[in-house]
Amino acid sequence: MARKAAGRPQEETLSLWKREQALLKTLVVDRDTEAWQRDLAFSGLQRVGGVDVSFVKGDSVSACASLVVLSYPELEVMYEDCRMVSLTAPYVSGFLAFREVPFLVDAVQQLREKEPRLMPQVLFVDGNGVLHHRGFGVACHLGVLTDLPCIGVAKKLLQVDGLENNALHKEKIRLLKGGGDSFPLMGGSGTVLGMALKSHDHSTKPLYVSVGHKMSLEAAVRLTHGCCKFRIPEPVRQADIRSRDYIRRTLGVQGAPALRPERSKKAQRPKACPQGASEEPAGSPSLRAFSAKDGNEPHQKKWPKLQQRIWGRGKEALWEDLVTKCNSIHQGGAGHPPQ
DNA sequence: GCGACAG
DNA sequence: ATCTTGTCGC
Repeated sequence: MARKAAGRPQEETLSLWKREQALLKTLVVDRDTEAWQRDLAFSGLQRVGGVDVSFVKGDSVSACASLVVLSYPELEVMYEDCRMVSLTAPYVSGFLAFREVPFLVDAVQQLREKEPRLMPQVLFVDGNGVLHHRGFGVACHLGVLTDLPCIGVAKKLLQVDGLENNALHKEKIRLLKGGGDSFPLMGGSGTVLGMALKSHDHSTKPLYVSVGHKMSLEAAVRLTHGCCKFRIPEPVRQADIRSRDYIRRTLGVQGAPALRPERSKKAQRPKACPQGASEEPAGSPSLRAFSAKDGNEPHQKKWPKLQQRIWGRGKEALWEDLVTKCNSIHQGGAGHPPQ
């Protein structure tokens, strides 16, 4: 049953979402925090992850959320998790995370509980990081909520803060010589928001890389290039391929029985496949926030407690924290829990 | 009414 | 995001 698309959220909802972004943005770390990130060969890096959400064609609610983990530098799939979910929030440019991130956080949490040894050391996210309307794209959002280093990789330039896909921009793209070449994307404020990267020698369209969390832009661009067999970084590409395959195998057998569900050839076989409950309530709350009363410096040791605050409490308690924190950031009024 | 619009 | 076959090029 193809369900109807959710309409555009109320202005009040968007305003609350903006506040949540402003709150969580204070927790973003935009520098290298891990030793391997500073190493020229990324020695010490063994697992890179990718996430994606694919959709059922005539349906704007049913989707497949996937998390894959690949070995580095071999880029072979060691873990795959695909599960059907029911999206609640509609897609609104600038608020992609509110539509997809709850399910991605769930996937990371599942891995953390069931196969902690396979936890990726960095996550590639389909979408932007700080290259965003309010400097807090989906890659930052997922990074802060999971505490994992994240890299935002977008396929199209998000035209914000003066950035334009105009003739000059196109000319700069044309001048990129070989794979690994890049140029900075400078926002109106003079800040470098991201880099346009030619991900391999024969790629015409660049990738738009920006910092998600716990990683410098330089390392993010270098690693992105190091993970590209094709234009799209392999972790995201595998997550995409596998989530689409999962949808095809799950909903495609309606009128085509007897044929054993086959896996696309582009998908290698993973070692561990926790075929998550193929159909679950999955209507998890779109709100995943916590109050941060200190800065984001000594994160390592405080994280277990923060994590508990994310997962160990009810939605209402989280909302209280959020509203309290937001009111202290801006001078705004009281908020109401989302519908 | 016109242009923009990550996924 | 998704709808879609072949086709041109290396």
